[in-house]
Amino acid sequence: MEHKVGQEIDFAQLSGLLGYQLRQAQTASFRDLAARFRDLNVTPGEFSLMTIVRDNPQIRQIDLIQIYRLDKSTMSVAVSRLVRRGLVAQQKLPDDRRFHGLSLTSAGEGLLETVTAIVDDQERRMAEALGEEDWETAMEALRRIVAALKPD
Amino acid sequence: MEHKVGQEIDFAQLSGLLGYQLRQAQTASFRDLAARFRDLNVTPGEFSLMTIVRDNPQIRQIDLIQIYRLDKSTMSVAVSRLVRRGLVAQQKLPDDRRFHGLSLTSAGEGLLETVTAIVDDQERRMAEALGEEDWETAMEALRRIVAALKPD
DNA sequence: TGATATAGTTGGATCGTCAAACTATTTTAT
DNA sequence: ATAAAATAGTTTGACGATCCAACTATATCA
Repeated sequence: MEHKVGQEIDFAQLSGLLGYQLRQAQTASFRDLAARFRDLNVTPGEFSLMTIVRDNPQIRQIDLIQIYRLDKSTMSVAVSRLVRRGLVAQQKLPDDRRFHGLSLTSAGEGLLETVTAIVDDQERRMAEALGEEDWETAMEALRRIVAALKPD
Repeated sequence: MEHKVGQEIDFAQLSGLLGYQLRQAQTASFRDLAARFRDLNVTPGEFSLMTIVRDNPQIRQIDLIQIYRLDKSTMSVAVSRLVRRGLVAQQKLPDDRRFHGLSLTSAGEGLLETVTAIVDDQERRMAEALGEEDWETAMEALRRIVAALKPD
């Protein structure tokens, strides 16, 4: 027996909300990446973390939590997972042994290369769907949203 | 002792990615809402779920999982939480007792009104930050991203 | 030197997510 | 008409992401 409800969902209230479309687009991006990353056993968040570590050797967790606005315990656990898998190394900084300088291992660098190719492919598909002008507008709009909602 | 790393993080690789800006904007929106919702004991995802239920009385979980592309177990748990808190009611449909028609209770409707006001305020702040023209462009861009990344 | 501040870890809680195994109900095929 | 297959939903188990509070280790300040 066919139920008709499935064809006539009323989205009117939600689909006009920027926040809703933002979430739909972001989860679409995440799910697409997660599916393509599956065999690599890495998450989109880990890609981003590893990229920052690669580009900022000896970066400290305290810097990362300011970037991502996460609790230090959240970052500690995320970093530990990467360390446990041999992708990131932690080293106490000699001038202040409270800090742990982070760096990618060569395994981490290798994995990041593979993952970056997948990310770049998704970026290419999104850019194609938007066209250059709207891509620029969208990038700027997203930055302005972040700035408008920043606490303090 | 001042560490300089905090002031000179190299974001170059990430900040040019649409997916990254998308995530930054979405988490900014979520965090802003989560903070303002805190005392109401409700999450942004629950707002969205309750809105769809309000606008589609007797909607079934199977319809919701097609909308959100979630596993049925995820939806079952999310709905159960709302039911347990007395915000949503489940009723077996007489014509096919496998289906549970969902509806908002009056407590659910009351809460949703309060929450909607908070959401609308965030929408207003974002719209102000973008201006009408860029708001339109951004909305359309987000819809095209979803379409471009849809699986199948 | 003792108090305070800072970086990071650990443990406990909740949410979001999936997959697999299950129950209840309905439809289909023999 | 009944057995098999399909469908809606629940339960359980796993993991990632997130927070908060309590803790350890290290450094600074008074």
